Amino acid sequence: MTKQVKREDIIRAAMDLIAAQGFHGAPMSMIAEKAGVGVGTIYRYFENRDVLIKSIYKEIEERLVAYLTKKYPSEEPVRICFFHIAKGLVTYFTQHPMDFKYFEQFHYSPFGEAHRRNRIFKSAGQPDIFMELYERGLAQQVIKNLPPTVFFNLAFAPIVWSLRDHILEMVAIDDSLAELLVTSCWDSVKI
Amino acid sequence: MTKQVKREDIIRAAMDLIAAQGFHGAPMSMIAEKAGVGVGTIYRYFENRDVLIKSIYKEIEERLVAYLTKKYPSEEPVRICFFHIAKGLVTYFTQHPMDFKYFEQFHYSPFGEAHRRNRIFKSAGQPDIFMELYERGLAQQVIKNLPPTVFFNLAFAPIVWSLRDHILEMVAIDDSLAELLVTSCWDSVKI
Amino acid sequence: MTKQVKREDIIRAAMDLIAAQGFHGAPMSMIAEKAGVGVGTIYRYFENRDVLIKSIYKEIEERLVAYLTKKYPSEEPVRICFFHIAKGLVTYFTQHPMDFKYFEQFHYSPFGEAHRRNRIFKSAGQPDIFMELYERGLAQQVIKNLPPTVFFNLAFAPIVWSLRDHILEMVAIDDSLAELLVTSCWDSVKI
Amino acid sequence: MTKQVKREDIIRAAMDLIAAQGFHGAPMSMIAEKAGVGVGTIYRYFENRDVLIKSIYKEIEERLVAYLTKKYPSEEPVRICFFHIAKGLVTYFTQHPMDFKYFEQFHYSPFGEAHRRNRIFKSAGQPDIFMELYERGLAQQVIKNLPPTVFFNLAFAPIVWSLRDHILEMVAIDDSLAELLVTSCWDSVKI
DNA sequence: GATGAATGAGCGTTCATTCAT
DNA sequence: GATGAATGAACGCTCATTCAT
Repeated sequence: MTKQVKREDIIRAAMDLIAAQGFHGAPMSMIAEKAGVGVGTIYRYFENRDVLIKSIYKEIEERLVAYLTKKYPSEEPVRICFFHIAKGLVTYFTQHPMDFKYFEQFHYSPFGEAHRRNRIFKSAGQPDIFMELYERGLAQQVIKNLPPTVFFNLAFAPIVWSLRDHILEMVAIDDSLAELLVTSCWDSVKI
Repeated sequence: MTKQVKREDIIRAAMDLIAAQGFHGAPMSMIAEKAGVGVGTIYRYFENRDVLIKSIYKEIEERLVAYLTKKYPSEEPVRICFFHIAKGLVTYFTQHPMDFKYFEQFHYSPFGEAHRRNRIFKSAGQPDIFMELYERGLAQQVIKNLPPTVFFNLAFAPIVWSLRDHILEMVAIDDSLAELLVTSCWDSVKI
Repeated sequence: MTKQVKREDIIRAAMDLIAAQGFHGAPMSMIAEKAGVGVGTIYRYFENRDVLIKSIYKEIEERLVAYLTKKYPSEEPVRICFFHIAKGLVTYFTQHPMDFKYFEQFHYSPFGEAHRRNRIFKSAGQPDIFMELYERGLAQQVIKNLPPTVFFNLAFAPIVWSLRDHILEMVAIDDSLAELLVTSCWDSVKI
Repeated sequence: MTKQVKREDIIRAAMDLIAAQGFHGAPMSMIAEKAGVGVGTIYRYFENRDVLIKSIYKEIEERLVAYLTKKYPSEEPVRICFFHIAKGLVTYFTQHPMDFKYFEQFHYSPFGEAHRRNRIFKSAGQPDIFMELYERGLAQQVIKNLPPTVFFNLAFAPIVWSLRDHILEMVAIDDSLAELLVTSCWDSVKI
């Protein structure tokens, strides 16, 4: 009980610090201080710094995938499914900007190197809704004949970049702009 | 003269090292060794490590902008101009993968934070072909009515991500795939 | 009762760990785990780590002295007594290699410093058979006129070193070699 | 020049500290302070702590072997050679007590583990006067038929232990006692 | 101007010890 | 009495930066 609370404190502190200042700006001592625990305490919950960092990533990933998977309209047409995911991304990360920033830091760091070969946002254990989407779209000839990688990039890169801009307050993504953004992404991959 | 040569040596060495191994894998001493100069010498050309890193970024950016600007068909329709830039990006970074990797390292690091507010790929002094493209497209009603930020993201984010995948050898972007990719980006922003 | 058992568990665990891996390889937490008790529990039986370590030493020492003293032929000639002790050492440590290894660890550590001034193997309370042997030998003029320290070193150092080699399997000390070794030690001190 | 001086300072500081207080009592920071250099400086001369510690050992060993080998009467009878070595050990370590203490610390530590399989005091590159002595003695039938290990222990263990006692001022080894000690060692191995 | 030896703040990590439960 | 989660001082080591040569 208390145990979980402390673990959460550490994760929260580390996440915020890393999201805000990058990995360099978040030494163990600072994480401990922000979490209100001793340095040694962190090592009771996480084997070492790398494990802590990867654990945070995994937690965020799980939350995100859970969010996107919930109410996923798998019976609906590809287009509907794509919109569900794309808008889900926008909604989720708009509401959890720290998660987004952490993701970014993680992904473009030595830590993310290992994950690079996996599709971004893909959860290990669960069915891969991204891949399913791609394959169904291809089979039904509703999306262009592109390698999966490129398909995903067209479909999601603009959204990710725009989310970053939104979070950095360089642009405000409201509902109508989100709609426009997601539609445009769809325009780029649909036949 | 010799001075410029030495400066170039340092930049080249630092860039290669950082592109290949990240900022962590490129301590000043290693850069000095690879550049064939003394550690102290680096400090004659660059005030400190941060300045060196930012200078490298600037140099790459200038080379890229020079490449894209050269033979820029400013008199041609927006679509043609867009294709020039988009394909130019693909060509340039395909030929200079180290530049790309450095860009990525830089962009997603504390160093990149300051640059985030500027448009990516935008050179300070020169006329901004990106912005000009956007404004002309808007005025002529050939592109959707989007904030410039989102326009750029739709237009170039998939290309940048795909370049990364290409450089990491997760997908091979040949001429025909490049054509398809760029066309798709255009599809997402055109009216 | 349970108390004594628990104390023994701790001593046993600590001894084995230290004998096998040295002081560095035996943190309190590991000792606790191996002993099947909580870390805090150790501190109920031993004031701190140093006390624990010294207690273990004392226990081993007592067991050894008890072994050597049992059936000690105090009425027999010096030579017989010496052989009893010397062979007893070989037998005891051959049968209890962990005790030997612990002794060695202890002796050549900061902990051993304090004990250095006492004769090795000398038990505090009991009559000192080593000293008695020395004094009788001297009085009867069967051993050379040497300071006690040097007498003991000549008499036992080769045995201790050879036991180490035996335990490290660099030499196999069987009965006949033990006989030869002990005889040689005697040769060095006898007149 | 200065370089060698600094290296010597570090070695001296580390040796004294380790000899006096053991490895635990000689953290890098303390060595640096005592040597009058920065911590980082140590790492210019020694790759890491282990290397430093082993280097010191090697230096002492070389000095000792050089001392023992110089004027070594290899043409003389085994007995003379033995006395040369044995008395050399006494003289050398009496004059260099820190070397002795360091040797002892080193030998009974995890660092010494690797050296354990080699004969103590045996230098890698040079001809092994110890082994030569043993083999010649055996061939000429002037020493008992013992395994080399046991021979060395009989011949030198009492000397080493007595040197320790001398250095700890538990006994004073003057020339005549040294003579007696060495003779006694010889008595234990000679036929 | 050029050098690289020297520096020490700062890092990740360990572990003896405490104390609330 | 027994526990083990929590602590933080202390460790070995790195590397950006300086400055005497």
